[in-house]
Amino acid sequence: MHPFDLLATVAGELLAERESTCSLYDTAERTNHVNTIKQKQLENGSPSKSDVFDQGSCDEGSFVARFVSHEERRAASALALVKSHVSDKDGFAGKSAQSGLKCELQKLKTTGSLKNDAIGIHNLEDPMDLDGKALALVSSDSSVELTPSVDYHSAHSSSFQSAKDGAELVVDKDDDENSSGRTHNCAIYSKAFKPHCRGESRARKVTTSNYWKADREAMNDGEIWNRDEEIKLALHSRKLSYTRQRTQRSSFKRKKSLERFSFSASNGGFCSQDVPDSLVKSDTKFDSSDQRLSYESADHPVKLSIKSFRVPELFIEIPANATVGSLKRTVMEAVTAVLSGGLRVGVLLQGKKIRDDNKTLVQAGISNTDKLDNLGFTLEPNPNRAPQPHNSNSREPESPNKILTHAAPAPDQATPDTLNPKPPHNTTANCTESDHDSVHSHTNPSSSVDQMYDNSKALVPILAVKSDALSVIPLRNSRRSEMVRRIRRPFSVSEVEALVQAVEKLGTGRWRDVKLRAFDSVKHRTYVDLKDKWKTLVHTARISPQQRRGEPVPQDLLDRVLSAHAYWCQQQAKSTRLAEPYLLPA
DNA sequence: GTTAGGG
DNA sequence: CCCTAAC
Repeated sequence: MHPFDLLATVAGELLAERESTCSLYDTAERTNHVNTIKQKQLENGSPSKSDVFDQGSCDEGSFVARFVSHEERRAASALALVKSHVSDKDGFAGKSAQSGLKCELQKLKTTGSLKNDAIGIHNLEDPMDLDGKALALVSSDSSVELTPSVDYHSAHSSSFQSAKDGAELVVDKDDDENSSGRTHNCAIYSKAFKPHCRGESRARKVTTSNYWKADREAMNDGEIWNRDEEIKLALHSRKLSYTRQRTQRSSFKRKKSLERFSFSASNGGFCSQDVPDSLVKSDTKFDSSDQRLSYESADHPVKLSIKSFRVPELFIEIPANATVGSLKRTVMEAVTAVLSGGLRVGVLLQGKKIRDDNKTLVQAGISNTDKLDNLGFTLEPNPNRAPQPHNSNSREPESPNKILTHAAPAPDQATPDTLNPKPPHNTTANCTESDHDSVHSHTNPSSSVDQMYDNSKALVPILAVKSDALSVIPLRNSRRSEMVRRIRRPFSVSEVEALVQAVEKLGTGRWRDVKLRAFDSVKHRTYVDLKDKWKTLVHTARISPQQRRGEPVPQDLLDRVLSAHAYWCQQQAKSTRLAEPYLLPA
């Protein structure tokens, strides 16, 4: 049996069963959400998106269907559900379901409401292998792509087994208030959807590394906070989760890992027969801007509690013979220097900045704490008033937004409320990445490299989300949220100088010693960093000046790099030869 | 924990 | 800078 036949067949039955209970779009409120999104996109001039899910361009191993009419949409929702249950081989996809429901598909076809040519189901692998394949539902007219990606490790056994029980397929209408609880039983899919790629990796468990790489790549593009946002659709289906991937990136390579977003539905099923035509037929695309919709908890109060702000690393310069009291004052001044310029609050959801102040929490996806990977707030110096931190050596100050920080608990000492206001002095205060023990004095005047850091300016607090008063629900403890990429700190010339000097002395194979010697008090330069920097220095020295980027490194320094590198490589070769004379080939 | 090298 | 194998 062709998979589509199977799916559509079962879909029909599901439709009949669920038609009366489906509630996704049956309220004006939810419709308004959709309209809001579309309006936003219209205002933002979001370009029309081509349908990339035409035949042959779908993700490998995925079923991609385009549903145009309402009937098709209905079928889509049912199909998605079916897809879930098909994986439960003993369950819903049993013979009776297959045989008894084929007529439903036929019905759709004969009524003309379901155009065969408008529906494509792709399974680029095994057409019959419904297990382990993602089902993509693509609405070509609204450009909404819903890709229930599959993490089979988590999705199958627990979530879908109960589907054998037909009653499970019936959706409660008034389930909103319990959606969070449902979510625990909801399958969370996490496969990235990758259109236009057939041969890429198969559905796989998205690992921490993958998420991390996504962030990294985004960061490398300098758009971690600006990359296109996904729309979060919290569909009312307890069984389904979708991953939506936008499709407009020119570079698939980046896209494949950059953009993944999964959301889980908790209640009800994806039914769209009630979406008004005016909405469905709209040319406005769903694709752009910082929109993330949640159709859940629209009327549910969102309780947030910020327990503490984590204060990033502050570099304090103070004489060693200063008193503790003066140290306290200096710290205070450092903080004050940052705060006095005025602060701005940024809201981060899953690492992405929500810029639209007019968006509702529901629209922003902050309405359901269960669905928050993490929510964070940043305190940023007001760009209009905040004095720029004194930083003579920083040539390209990091955007405050680039601080990517997550749920690491902040020490109590670091909370602002423990700081007593004192009259500010002319203290240089440069906030940097958090490091609890990082407030330190520079007692070593020769350590010139200590003074050149830290361009970042963001205070990143930790947010606790409360769903009930006093009961703090920890943010989802995903590996992803624990990953914090260090900010990029280009080496200054004086750092390079220090590095070259140390390597000249110690060689290229003792990076720990180099670190201890030249960067001991510079916490954010690890010996791996120094090794990497040396690597790039050698490379830089070998390329033409025209090809070099960033702050120019004096040629004499580069010359020293080359000579030192040559020397120490030679030494290394010598010692190797001495140690293993007989291993050398003739 | 360090080193070395690829990404 | 990140990641990881190898030590």
